[in-house]
Amino acid sequence: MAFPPLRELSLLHTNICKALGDPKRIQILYALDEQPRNVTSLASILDIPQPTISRHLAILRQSSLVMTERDGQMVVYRLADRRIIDVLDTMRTILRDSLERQSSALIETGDQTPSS
Amino acid sequence: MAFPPLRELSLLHTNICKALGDPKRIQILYALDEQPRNVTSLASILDIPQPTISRHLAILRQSSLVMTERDGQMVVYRLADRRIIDVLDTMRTILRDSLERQSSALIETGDQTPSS
DNA sequence: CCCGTATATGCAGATATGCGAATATACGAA
DNA sequence: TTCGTATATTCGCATATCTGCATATACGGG
Repeated sequence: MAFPPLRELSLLHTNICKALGDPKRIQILYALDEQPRNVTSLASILDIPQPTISRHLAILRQSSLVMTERDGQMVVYRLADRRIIDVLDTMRTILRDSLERQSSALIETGDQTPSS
Repeated sequence: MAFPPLRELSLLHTNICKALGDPKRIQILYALDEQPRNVTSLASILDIPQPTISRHLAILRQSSLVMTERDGQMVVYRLADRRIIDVLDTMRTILRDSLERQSSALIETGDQTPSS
């Protein structure tokens, strides 16, 4: 122990990481990055039942990744910190690069396929 | 659909995000960021049984977050892409900021009573 | 070849997670 | 208050995940 700030910190991380553990929640985050939306809007846009959306939003709220604001009878959700999108984008880059590396390793050619 | 690159991409993300879903795997990543290590070393340093370490490493390997290299009878693991640490650090920052915001919101006067 | 170290894996059980369906709660309008 | 819309929550179940234990496999040394 004592390398980096582990232990308790990594447990806390899980609060965020676990929230990213479901693809639907990632979809929700990207949808909210576009613009704040209410539950019904998210449900219809993502084609996911409202109770399911609500449950995922509850998890994202517990992780403080989203914030809410009442507007009449609807509850508008928005990202609490847009940096979470940077995080997701970086992970996508890591994933893409790793896939490229794998495929080019299979082909054995020393070139890198240009991404369109 | 049609906002950001969702659907299939978010499923792929899960490959990475799921790998971060366990605190022990996060510990492992930070330990490997310090320096490449073999299984036994990780097990002793993190005080986690060897089979458990081995299984977590298998998951991290499937996600291409770590790479292996044989050195005699031991298998040395190292990070495949150090940017995963940047991702984790950013998440820690997000988490820390959010906690700060919450605590100060409790103390300061300019708060809005949410519900109840 | 046999043995000891290092690593991976099979199995079974406990725990957690996600979901559908139904329902409860909050809010605005009349 | 009563109704209708919007959102949250409960229940039960199917599935996934993690772990300990034992064991299998890989490798080097003698």
